[in-house]
Amino acid sequence: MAKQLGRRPDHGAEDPLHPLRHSAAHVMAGAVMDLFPGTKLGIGPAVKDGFYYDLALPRALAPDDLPRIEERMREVVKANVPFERKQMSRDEGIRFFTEHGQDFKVDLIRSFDRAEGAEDDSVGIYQHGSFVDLCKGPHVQRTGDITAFKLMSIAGAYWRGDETKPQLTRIYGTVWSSQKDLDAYLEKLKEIERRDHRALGRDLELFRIDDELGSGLVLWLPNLSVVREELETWWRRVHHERGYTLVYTPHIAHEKTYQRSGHLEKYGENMYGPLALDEGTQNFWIKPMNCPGHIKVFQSKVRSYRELPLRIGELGTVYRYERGGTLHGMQRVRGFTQDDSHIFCTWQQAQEEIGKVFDLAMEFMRLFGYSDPVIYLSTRPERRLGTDEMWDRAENALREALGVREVPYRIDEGGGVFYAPKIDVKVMDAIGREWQGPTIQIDLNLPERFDVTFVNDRGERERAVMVHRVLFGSLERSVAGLIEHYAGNFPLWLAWEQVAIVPVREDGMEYARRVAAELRAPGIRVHLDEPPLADMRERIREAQHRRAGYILVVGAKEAEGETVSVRPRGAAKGQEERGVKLADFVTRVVRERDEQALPGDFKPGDEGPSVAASLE
RNA sequence: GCCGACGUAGCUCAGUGGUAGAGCAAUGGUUUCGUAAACCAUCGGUCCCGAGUUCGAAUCUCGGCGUCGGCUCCA
Repeated sequence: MAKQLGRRPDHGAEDPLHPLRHSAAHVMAGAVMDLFPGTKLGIGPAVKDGFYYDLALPRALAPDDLPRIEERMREVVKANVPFERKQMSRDEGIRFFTEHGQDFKVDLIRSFDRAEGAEDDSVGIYQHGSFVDLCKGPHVQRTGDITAFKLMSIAGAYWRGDETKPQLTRIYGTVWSSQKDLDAYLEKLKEIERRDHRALGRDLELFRIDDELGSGLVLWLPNLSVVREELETWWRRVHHERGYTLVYTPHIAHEKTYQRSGHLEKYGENMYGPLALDEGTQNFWIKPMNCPGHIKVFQSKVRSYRELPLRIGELGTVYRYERGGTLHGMQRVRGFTQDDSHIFCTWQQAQEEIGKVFDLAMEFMRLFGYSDPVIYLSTRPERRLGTDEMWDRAENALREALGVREVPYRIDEGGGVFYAPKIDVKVMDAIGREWQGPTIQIDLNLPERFDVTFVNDRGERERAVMVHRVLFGSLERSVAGLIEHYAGNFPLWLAWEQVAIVPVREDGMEYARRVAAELRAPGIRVHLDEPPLADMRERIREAQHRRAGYILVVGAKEAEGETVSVRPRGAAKGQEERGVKLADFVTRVVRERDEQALPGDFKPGDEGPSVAASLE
């Protein structure tokens, strides 16, 4: 799997459409300035699939303004004026943009000599028509080269991405080298909308977030609860097979715990609490992470090196306060369950343990039909805890675990968290979007803070290494991902309704009940309407809407021959299989379930333009 | 948290100062029918919440809450 890494297109500066996209940003900014005199320019880069420009406008933009801006852009494109490059000295540039009231550009030029080291004390200027912008380029030759574009949305963005700086209006647009590519891209966006887990969550009765209950808190409705139960059952089995010890830990803990762990200090803003008990003398907090609990389990007695590695796992539910604007369906919530594990081991064992986790992670991704994994090794950030020697050891353990497997990986220099270097696995879903998959970290902080030790073979106390890993991450987020990945059409082993039985008429009920019983015996989830029955076609339609894995139509003919008429989910009109022996069908669904097969209507790796939707 | 838009029945939405609407869903009935929407009827709304303006507010103003698109943050 990992060997396919090279197929992934690389974006950013290598994007051949970069000049086109950046040029479109200029044309848009020019159009806005024509329509809204006094507009101040921020920055307007090319991004994946298009471009944006951050602007300070004299008034707030409404969505109705976008067509007007587009129209003005088309005029500029039609005029087909050239993009011309000029050089100005730094001082000239500052004077020029100051005169034109472009404070942000002045701010940019001033920052150049600090950040990038002024190349030759000059700055690049690009002009088309009367529009002049500070810019390194490159651009397309003429505005007429920009043919297939569309403005997409309006959003707020801070100047230089800094919350304390003024907020500008960001206009997003998309541009392609042909109308055909643009149409394909727009079609892809529609596909994403169709798969949106929030819409499918309503339609298929998967989950609900109730305002009165609290935003960011998920109610798993019965259908999705079936998916979760199956996932959890399988997860537990897999972990038992691999030598994990599964535990349960409390949902709240005394303040002492989070003072010691450092959570209150470093993470307190995201924690719910305090809950004042015993007349306010004792404070408790709701757990935001499972690590302290697992450490306490480890420390429940003196540990010998013979017990190591000790792999402690839990489907642990945690609560974190997230700012209102960041919540998003099931993907970003305030209460969620992590498939968390902490592996306590020696430094000698660390590399092998990490390798085992990595192999398990790959198996996970394969099972669910994710493709093209890319592995990142994130090393020590500037602000960090622990000694360089510890970071060396931890990074080496991760690196060697990957090295032994000859897995290609990329290094994200300085991308680790303050207490740990990590391995991240990113994967592609069925429509080519990148998702954050499993992560593995070596925690360099908590073992010190909690003084986590074991007795080594010389009878001495030795500091334990703590490997922290999640595969799903949060069940909420990853199941939301699965909903979109499968477009609601789950593999049979996870499907809430594996088989729907549709009797032709009420007099077919007796045989229908027998079919249901035969399927339920080996544990297949069967839906069978009870009389009085609606029109048969309507019941078929409803079963399809519920995403039943198979629809069995049974009537007199089937009863006579002990057969069923089978409509697999996703089958085209008139594509049912008639006269299938009941016993054969039972064998078939049981096998498909037990093999955890990907669904027949699952089509991974749809080609097409890439889409800016990196979901983490 | 910030910028902008939005909030009307379970869902999708119409209704811009004068007594709250449609389709789907739900419920009751009729229909017994061979592979993607039968027919009739009924039920259903503190128009997000609070305050204000007005003779009168779903509609205008202010505040709050929530949702959506982003920013920031992140599992």
